[in-house]
Amino acid sequence: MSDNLQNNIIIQTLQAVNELYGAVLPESQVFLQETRKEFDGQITVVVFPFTRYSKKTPEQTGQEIGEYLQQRLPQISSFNTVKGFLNISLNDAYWANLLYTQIIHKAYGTFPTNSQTVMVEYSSPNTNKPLHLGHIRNNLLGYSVAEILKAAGYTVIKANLVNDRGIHICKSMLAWQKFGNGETPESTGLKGDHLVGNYYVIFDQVYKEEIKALVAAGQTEEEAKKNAPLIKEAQLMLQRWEAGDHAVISLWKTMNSWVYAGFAETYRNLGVDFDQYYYESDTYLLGKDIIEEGLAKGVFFRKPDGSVWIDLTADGLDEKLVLRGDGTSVYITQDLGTAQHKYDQYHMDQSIYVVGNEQDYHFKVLFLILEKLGKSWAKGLYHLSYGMVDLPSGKMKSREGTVVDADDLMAEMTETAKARTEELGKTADFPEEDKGRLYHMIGLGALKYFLLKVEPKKRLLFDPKESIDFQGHTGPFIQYTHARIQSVLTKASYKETSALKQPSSLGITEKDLLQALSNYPSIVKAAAQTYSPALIANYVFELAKLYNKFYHEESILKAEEEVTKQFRLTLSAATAAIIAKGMKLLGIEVPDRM
RNA sequence: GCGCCCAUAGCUCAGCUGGAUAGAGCAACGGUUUUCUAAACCGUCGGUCACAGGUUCGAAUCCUGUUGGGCGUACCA
Repeated sequence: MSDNLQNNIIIQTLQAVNELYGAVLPESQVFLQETRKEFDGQITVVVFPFTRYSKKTPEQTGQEIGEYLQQRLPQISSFNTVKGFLNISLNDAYWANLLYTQIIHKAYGTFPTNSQTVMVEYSSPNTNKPLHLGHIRNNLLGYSVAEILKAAGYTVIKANLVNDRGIHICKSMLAWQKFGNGETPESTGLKGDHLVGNYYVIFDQVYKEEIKALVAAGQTEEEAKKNAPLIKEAQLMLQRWEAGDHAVISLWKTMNSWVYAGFAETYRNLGVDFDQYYYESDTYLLGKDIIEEGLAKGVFFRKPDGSVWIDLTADGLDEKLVLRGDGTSVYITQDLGTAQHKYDQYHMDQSIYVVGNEQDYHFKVLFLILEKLGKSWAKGLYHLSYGMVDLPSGKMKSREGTVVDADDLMAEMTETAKARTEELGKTADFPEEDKGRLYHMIGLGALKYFLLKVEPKKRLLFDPKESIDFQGHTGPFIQYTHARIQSVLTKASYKETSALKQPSSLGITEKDLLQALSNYPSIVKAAAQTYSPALIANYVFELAKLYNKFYHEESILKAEEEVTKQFRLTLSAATAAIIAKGMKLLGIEVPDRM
């Protein structure tokens, strides 16, 4: 339903309550909802709140308000009252008109610019290992939220803060140096990020053996972890890196370049991109001036050993270290500095961090500190926290090799899509080059939809033994619906310029479909407000389901009348367009044939 | 210990600011194709919304407590 009519119903209902029962109520007292399927009508006014003023039964009250509304709103064709629910039916002309004047437009569901800028930081990988399923969830969420915000009228900057330095990076470097025998992506044929990741695993294996040996020699586990030669060597390498040692820097650059080439391929396959890269090797020293600022403002305090802290106990949190005793940064020091840096650069109204829920506490502290420092922009910061992706066996751990690799998974999904499609004989007449594209589209559609249909904050269970579905509540189901519509439109040689006339009557499913289409803009708005791709995902599924029902019930090409046929074609085209738009917000492409 | 998050059908999930008899998909069972793509459609089966109180005309939804699970609580990131 259009916002316009919705507002009218609310206003008229309030007037009715005023004129009939002498009560002046705020708009918040009028509750509109979609009429449930088992009753006649499309829109329902909940009349319970008015009965205390009407001093009549809910049925009588509904009846009186219904009559009042019908007299004043020509779009209302009829109404009925069940218990305290006033169910309103809107006439066919209203729905057809809505389709022709609004839904069909290209910009439908895309809001004009609100002149606000928002940064969405996502992905933020470590450069010591390849991406896994957890990262896929992060990337898809970030990309999708960015697209949704664009549709809602924001100017969006997609940012990627690459974690390219630190002890974990040195671990891969050291292991390669010691055990790599000069291996390169070229010499091994391995993707760069996988090659480097292998050495991260090797480091951990050797390190563990050393620990075991030291423990056998009488050291405690804790001592052994500190004293193992390999970890000491890695720490030394980090110091040399920080000192700008040529050999270390050169190795670091080489290995990182391998990883970046690998990531670029993964990102391309996944269909995500970025407007702004930040590298931790550039930003890790930021934040020290903020420490000074905080000390000067009395927000921070220094302990006798020189370390700097903030006391957040009054806010129900702890005392938090913000600078080490030796003057070096901790994680939050960098994040404070980077936040300021980003703001200085873009002056954005909002900044969203797509990061797993294991860091909930960190971001709570980070935002609170910036607020206490008096940063006006701190209120625009938001941690889009999402649940971990777990396997039936528990957490994924890179070092132990219990991860679902991103590249492998995408390849498997594409392969499954291919097998499934060929089994159904759908692509027998496809040109060879189109097949590959289609299989990739469907495979990734299944994967992306699977991950995005779940509310971000909920944790996700992925069972590699149970392959992701292609039927039912899935991406391919929605893609199929789109292809089906395109097929009909092609057969009818449908042109958008077809004369738009009022059909003699509309079926219930047609009206349901129109109502669903009419909800799209408010879904986009809600998804933007709550940063929830899941809202879009579930909406598009409902829409596709409704369309399939309609497709089954009514013949389009063989409609009784030409006007009806044109109307149904227009309705179909509009549905296809919304499906495509909605899926695009999820980063999922839809095919014209499948 | 303290803090945050989660709990809805056998499984995976929806359920908007409280509103009608809690909905989908999968799985199981049955039906639909000489007609626009059967990756579809229709039907059957399946729920004490973790538990106990409270607020309300009305609670899966809000509040409190309990239980179960996850995460965090580092001079790691």
